[in-house]
Amino acid sequence: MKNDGKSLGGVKEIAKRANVSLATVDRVIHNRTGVSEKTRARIQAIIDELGYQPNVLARRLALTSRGILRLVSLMPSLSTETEFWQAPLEGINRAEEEVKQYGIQVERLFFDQNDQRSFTRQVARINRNKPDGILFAPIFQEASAQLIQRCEALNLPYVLINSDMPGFAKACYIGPDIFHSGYLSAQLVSYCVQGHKPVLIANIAREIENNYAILHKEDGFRAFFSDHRMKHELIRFDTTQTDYASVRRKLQQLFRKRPDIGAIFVTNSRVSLVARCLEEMGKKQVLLLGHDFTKDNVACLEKGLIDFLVCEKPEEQGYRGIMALFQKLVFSREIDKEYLMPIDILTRYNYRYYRN
Amino acid sequence: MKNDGKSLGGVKEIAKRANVSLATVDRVIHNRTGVSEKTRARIQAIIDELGYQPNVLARRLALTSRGILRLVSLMPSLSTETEFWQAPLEGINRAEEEVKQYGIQVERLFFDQNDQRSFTRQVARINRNKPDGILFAPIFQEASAQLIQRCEALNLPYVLINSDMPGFAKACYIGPDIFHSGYLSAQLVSYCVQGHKPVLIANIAREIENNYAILHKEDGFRAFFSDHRMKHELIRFDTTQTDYASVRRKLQQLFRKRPDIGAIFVTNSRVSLVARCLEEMGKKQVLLLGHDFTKDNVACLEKGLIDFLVCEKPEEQGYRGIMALFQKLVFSREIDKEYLMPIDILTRYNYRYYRN
DNA sequence: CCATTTTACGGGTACGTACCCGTAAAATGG
DNA sequence: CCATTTTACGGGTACGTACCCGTAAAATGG
Repeated sequence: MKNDGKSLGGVKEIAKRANVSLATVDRVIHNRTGVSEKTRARIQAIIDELGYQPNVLARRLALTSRGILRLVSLMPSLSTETEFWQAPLEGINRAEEEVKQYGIQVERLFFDQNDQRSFTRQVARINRNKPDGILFAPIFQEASAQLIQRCEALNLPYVLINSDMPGFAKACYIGPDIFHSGYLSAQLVSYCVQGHKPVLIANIAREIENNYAILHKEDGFRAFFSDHRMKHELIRFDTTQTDYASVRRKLQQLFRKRPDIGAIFVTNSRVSLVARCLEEMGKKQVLLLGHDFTKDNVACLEKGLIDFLVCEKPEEQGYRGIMALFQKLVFSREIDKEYLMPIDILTRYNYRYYRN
Repeated sequence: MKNDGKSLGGVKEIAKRANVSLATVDRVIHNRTGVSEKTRARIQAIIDELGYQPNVLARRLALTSRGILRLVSLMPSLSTETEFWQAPLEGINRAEEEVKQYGIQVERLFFDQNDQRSFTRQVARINRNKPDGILFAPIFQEASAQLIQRCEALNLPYVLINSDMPGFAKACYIGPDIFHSGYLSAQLVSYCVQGHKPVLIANIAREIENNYAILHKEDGFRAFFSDHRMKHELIRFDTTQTDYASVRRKLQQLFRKRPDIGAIFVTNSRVSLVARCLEEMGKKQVLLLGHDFTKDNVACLEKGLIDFLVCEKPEEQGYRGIMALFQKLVFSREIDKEYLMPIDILTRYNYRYYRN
């Protein structure tokens, strides 16, 4: 069962072999001054020979006395309309639970997705608070660019989640390859839609024209159809009125003109709105797919009103974002420039095993 | 940046408030004897009040002096034919990498998937070695049942991965819901196959009749078709000769009789064999789906010869299995009776983001 | 009522690392 | 050549927990 006290050869072992104190070994390990070149070489040789790896546990424990590190997260506030953001928040909660033992705190800040000024206000607050690391969702491009530049200037680690910033190669991004997410949705449509019926691309959001995530996803979707020389007509359906009544009215109008639509791709999480419309309109045979594992969407998937949901683990995005900052700050482990999430396909029969 | 030494209130704080020594607090925390009821209650009240959570770091660190814990993994040996098992092994490697700091070792044992005696030989070896925990793949039912019973008798923690054991509710299982994995594949076929063409269920394995995973998956697949009153004819195709030449010969025979087959579902990872056959036979329009993220399969997916791969994160199964044993042994955290893996759908356009 | 056992605690050390604070010995300055 | 600075190290303590080994005080036995 137990191994008799075979000392695993930590700093102590090195010190004994080199005939020096722990402190001297410590100086060598941390490249601190105060060791003669001769001694340093001797100790380094022993370190290499033993293949010494510092004990993570002990290191963290010793560091807890150093003080508390403060992280900040900045993402859209939750509402019934934007339930999606619940998931990243839960990921952040889970991560904080794991790292709070090590003296890490996370302050959660929120902004209104439809109000750029609320975002900049929170950024100003961050500038005052001076945290040790930042995780944020770059919904507003210009303001996000400024925040990134500020982080760079202050040498403050930061992570983007959910959507990246085109033209910011330096930024660390955790989230999907948005273009190929759209591309994949198109593939599913091409497999499942009968004949050459027209396909609807539905953008349902308060802000569309400046919405990089939506536009880029649509690009990917269209790219599949042109790359594969598909003959389906692609119809764009935009609405900036995101209440159910408006969506339904507009959709009914469209279906009167184009009753032959074979599939609808909703470019964000508002797909359950469309599902309800189709149900009321008795158009259940239309293939419907969209994004995100929200409660409403899953209910529609379960009922068979939605055929496919494409998801990119938003909970894990939040979790990984915080963990990356933690690793960076505590262990100086560089953050990956890009961590692309899997693009998961959910149907009525596998969603129950999914972990968002 | 730093928080001035606000002591987080560990055992020391409790001891101070209760006016006892650390040792007494320790006795209360570990439900050890040697504390009067009065003192115990007083200390417990303080523990509750402070919401004391033991510091994981310090706990593990203190426990390293206890000695080394030995885990054993038992799974099929790797071969070009069973590349699948590479993934769980990598998961085990990754887990060991994480826990070896805490004095955990994993001994990896292998058996021949086609030879039950090789399995029992390894079990005998385990019985001699007396490890502290076991992770294994219950390929052979009777022998696995015996191993489970032995573990129960010795009160030895164990975890099954990849496929569960029908009738062993007590066993801790990490892997897919095999029945619904088959069910989901059927759903994909129903979406994608044109008209009412017949569908082939291909079992390609040395041993089929006693292969619970294959049979149960087939059950799930068939269940979808009968639950949804699908009109497709389901044709079963079994071959216990798993070399390419045999598979091809048999498949050609079948296609001569039934040239109208619209889809093929391969119930295990041998789907790339079928892909090659279809390619040579010029039957690229047949929908092909199967299991597992092996190199050959992914290459065929990339080329468009395979339409869908259904995967259940075997790497993560190995990883989680070891971590569960670790948590159980070091922190007495009970192992979940059942941890069902997600059932992931991979196509040509999302596989590159997948983490097996 | 005294000897022995049991109860109920305290002291101390260890796990492996980080870092503060000393201080001889060597180097430097005038 | 002596005073001061720098170099090169050692001693010690802390992080929070686990557990071994003591020992007064209380309980028990005859």
